[in-house]
Amino acid sequence: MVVIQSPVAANSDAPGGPCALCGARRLSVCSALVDDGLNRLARIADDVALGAGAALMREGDPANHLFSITSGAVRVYKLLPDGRRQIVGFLYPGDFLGFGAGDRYAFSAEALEPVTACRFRKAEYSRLVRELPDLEGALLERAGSELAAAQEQMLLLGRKTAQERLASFLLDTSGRQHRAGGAPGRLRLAMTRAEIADYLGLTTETVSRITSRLKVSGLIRLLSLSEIAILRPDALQAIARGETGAEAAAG
Amino acid sequence: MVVIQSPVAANSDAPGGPCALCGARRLSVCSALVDDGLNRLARIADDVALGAGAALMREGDPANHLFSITSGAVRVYKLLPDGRRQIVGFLYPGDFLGFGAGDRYAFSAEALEPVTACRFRKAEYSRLVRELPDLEGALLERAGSELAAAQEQMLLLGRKTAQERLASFLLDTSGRQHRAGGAPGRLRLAMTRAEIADYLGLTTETVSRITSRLKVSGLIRLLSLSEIAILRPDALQAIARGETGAEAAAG
DNA sequence: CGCAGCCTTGACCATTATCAACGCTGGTGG
DNA sequence: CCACCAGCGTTGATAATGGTCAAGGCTGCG
Repeated sequence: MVVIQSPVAANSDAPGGPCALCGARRLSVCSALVDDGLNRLARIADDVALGAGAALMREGDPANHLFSITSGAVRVYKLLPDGRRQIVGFLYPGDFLGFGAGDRYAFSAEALEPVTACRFRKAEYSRLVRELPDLEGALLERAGSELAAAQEQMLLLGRKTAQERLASFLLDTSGRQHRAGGAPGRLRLAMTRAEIADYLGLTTETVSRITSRLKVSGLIRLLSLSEIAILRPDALQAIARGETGAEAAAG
Repeated sequence: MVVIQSPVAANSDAPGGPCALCGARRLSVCSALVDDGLNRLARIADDVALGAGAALMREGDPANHLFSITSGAVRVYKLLPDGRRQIVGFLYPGDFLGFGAGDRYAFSAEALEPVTACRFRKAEYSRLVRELPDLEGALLERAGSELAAAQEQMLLLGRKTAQERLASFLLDTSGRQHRAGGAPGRLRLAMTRAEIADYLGLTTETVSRITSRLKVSGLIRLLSLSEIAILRPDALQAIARGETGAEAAAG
């Protein structure tokens, strides 16, 4: 059975933002479902807390749940039999995971750092849709933008150079964090170089080399291993878009 | 205003299968909407016919329509400013195009060969959803499987070798055509080598070379430039999945 | 303070891209 | 009906981007 209040849910000052699913009904946090007296809803959702490295799901598992990340960051990836890994996305608070996945998950997902998430039982999906009539439309919209992002990533993986890939990644991550309330022109990397490499279809060494090159060229600055300042967003954009001649600027 | 019956719609023996959208209401072909007396529906959809190379939409255009392909094949792609192209998908009868795209299309789409499609006005989307209550769920399910396919393609583009990419493509295309009623172990390529290359993140030359290698190794056979027989599906699968040692089998 | 894991840098190598030439094929017009 | 031509496909030679292998340097935690 579903745990209605996990330790995290009970802790009202737990880190993290609103659950994007519950948010469709103007509730701020999943744990608020119980306080709100909406017991029908509370019964089908529970909050979960995961330590760094813990798995939310594994490729091939029965797709029983739908997740909404409320804090932390998650890596979603696929593996080849020999161990080659492709990270298909990094998820942050507000992102969904697991919808429309058929009856088995087609990917694995693990916490990059401590994560809290709101978890829904898919078996209760029809009930959930009844409770939240806007849900389906919201999910569809979300799926559409995920699909657009996936297509952008295909362009990156299929046709961009290593430098263009890294520039795209830095701008994308920085923009996302800015929209989430972070300082503009700044970004914090929740993942290792190896994970960035597996996301961009490169190796750790190449990610490291290109980072150095961008640093030496004065386009970025490393505040720490995991914090980067973007000094020339315009130049970085030109590279990321693959504009002819942009390479020269980063020589 | 929307044309209720285009020449194609009026031609009841036009090529092509059912429209997947209308199909949600158990109507066999879009043109049947009118015959069925469902005028409210008929007003928001029309059939279109396109010659080879004609554009269904261009990246950046206002996203006013939603398409359901009923015959022919379509290439969907994104471009970089210097002309590099990534084909993000090939569409066949039964596939959707344009849903959840925001207010502007994020990709271009062109007919690979003569195409017929059922076109819906997105402005009438809410009305369409009222008429077809199952539509949203069906679209969501479709979006989910598209997303899974996109992730599989990211794995291909980011981590597979040229030979693994081509093997994956051949099996995928063959499987799809088999499910659509074609002969098993056979496929017909509606696209050029350059288009396959732009789909797999390779060049024409590499596609051509690998095709030759697979042919010489006895895994496939070229019946014509655009028709291929798969002689050893097992071996091709092993390569496509990236199984260690599978390379050897293809010399 | 030391150690383990991650990151960086360097030297070399391999896969695939690029550049180039040639061949096939299907359509067209004489 | 045949010959030509344009476009596509194949093959070869060479080059370059990024991968591999290896060594050393941070850095943050115990």
